[in-house]
Amino acid sequence: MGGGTQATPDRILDVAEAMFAASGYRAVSVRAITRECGVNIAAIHYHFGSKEALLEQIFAKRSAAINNARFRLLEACRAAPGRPPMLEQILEAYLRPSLVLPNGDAGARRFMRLRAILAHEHADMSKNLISKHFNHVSGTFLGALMKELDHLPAKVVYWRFHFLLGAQYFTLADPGRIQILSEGACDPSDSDTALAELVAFTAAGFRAPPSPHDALILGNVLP
Amino acid sequence: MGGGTQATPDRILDVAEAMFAASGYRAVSVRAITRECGVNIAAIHYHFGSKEALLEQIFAKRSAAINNARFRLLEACRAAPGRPPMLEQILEAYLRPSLVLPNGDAGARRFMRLRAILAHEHADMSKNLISKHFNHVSGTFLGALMKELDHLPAKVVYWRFHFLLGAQYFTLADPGRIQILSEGACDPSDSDTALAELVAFTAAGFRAPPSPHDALILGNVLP
DNA sequence: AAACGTTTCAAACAAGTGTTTGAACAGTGT
DNA sequence: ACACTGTTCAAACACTTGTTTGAAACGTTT
Repeated sequence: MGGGTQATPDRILDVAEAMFAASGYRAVSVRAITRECGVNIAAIHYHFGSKEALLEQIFAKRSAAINNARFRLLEACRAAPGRPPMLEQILEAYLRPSLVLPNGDAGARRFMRLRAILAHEHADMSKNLISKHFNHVSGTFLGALMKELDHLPAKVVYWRFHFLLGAQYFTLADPGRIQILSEGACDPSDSDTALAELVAFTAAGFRAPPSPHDALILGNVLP
Repeated sequence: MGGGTQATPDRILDVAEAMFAASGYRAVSVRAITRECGVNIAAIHYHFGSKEALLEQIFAKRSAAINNARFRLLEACRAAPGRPPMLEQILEAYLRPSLVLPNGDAGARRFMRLRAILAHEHADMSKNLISKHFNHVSGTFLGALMKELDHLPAKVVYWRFHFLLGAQYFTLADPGRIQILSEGACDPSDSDTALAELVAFTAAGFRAPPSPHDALILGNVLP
């Protein structure tokens, strides 16, 4: 990996991932990708078979690396159980590999942004891809969280993990909303700050006592 | 509003909103919309001018209703300050109009899902639309939150509002992830539960003490 | 040098995109 | 009856989409 020249298929994978992450899957045509690579239009179909197969290759290549890092960090948590607080450790183990660039490579972050965009843009296609590549790691971390929060009903933990995913995706996709609202004070591409803030926020959210339905009070105000 | 027949432009607005919310903006063609409406292809350009202008009309029509409801609910909070806890009241005032169907109309929820999808699919276009229609209400609620959390640095409140937006969008867009992970136990289209869980989670997140950067501990574990 | 499988290329394919056009239609007021 | 308005329609516009094709160029091996 790194600089220099790379074989045509690898270069296509790289360029396509970058363009998909920047503009979405539908918006980027095979012509735009091959033009950017300086290769012929037919190259994508020769090397990968189709535009969709190219996307699947990107998923296969990236998700393994990210999930391996997550498992390694989760092991590191268990190796030092005395280091408080465990909930924050688990959350950081899950979030860090997707948010912070490994080895200065922008790859993982870029891919996770692509994943976030695809989840919204192409729901049916991405549902299969994400299930295939992320069900295992998500299930493992859900188990770890439930063990740590065994006083909570499983349903509540699922909901809170769902909110965690939403906050993570929104940070990775970075639609620019927080920059506008904070007038530039906050920037999701500041990975270290984003990670620290997200861990603190979600840890507190997971620790919240389970709320009964009738805790909502404004329901009868609207006409 | 309601059942029965409606004028052609209104019907186009309605059908287009539903189709955009279901599949995204790019994926739905003007031909598909007009076919679904049973009108001629030229109808969209005659009544609205362009496909993009149609989208803007949808935004203009919906955002006013949602934001009015939010302001009304925020006023209701202030009218009864003794009713604890105020933070949950503010959050519910912000979230309820987007999550729970008003008057049994699926409209607001559908539109907010469209907004969530558009934010990811068509970042540049939606940034302007969302700024135009939602900066005011977001700013007002940010102010209310900061007043309630005046012990926190403004930056931290911005970050946490950003996470709130992410969790909200993810719930509205409903990419199906939580159903898979929870094996059907949780469903974002169960609005009341989603609202109650989201308010409880984010309220706890906002109440978290500000975390120093060095609270992260796993940074040196990765190779 | 000849033959090989692999890779690249320009060109075309069929289908779909947003948009425009000019004629036909409806309804109302004079 | 006519003219004037707002609306609908089939057809075409110029363009882009993903994909396929068959010939040319390549580097190896025999």
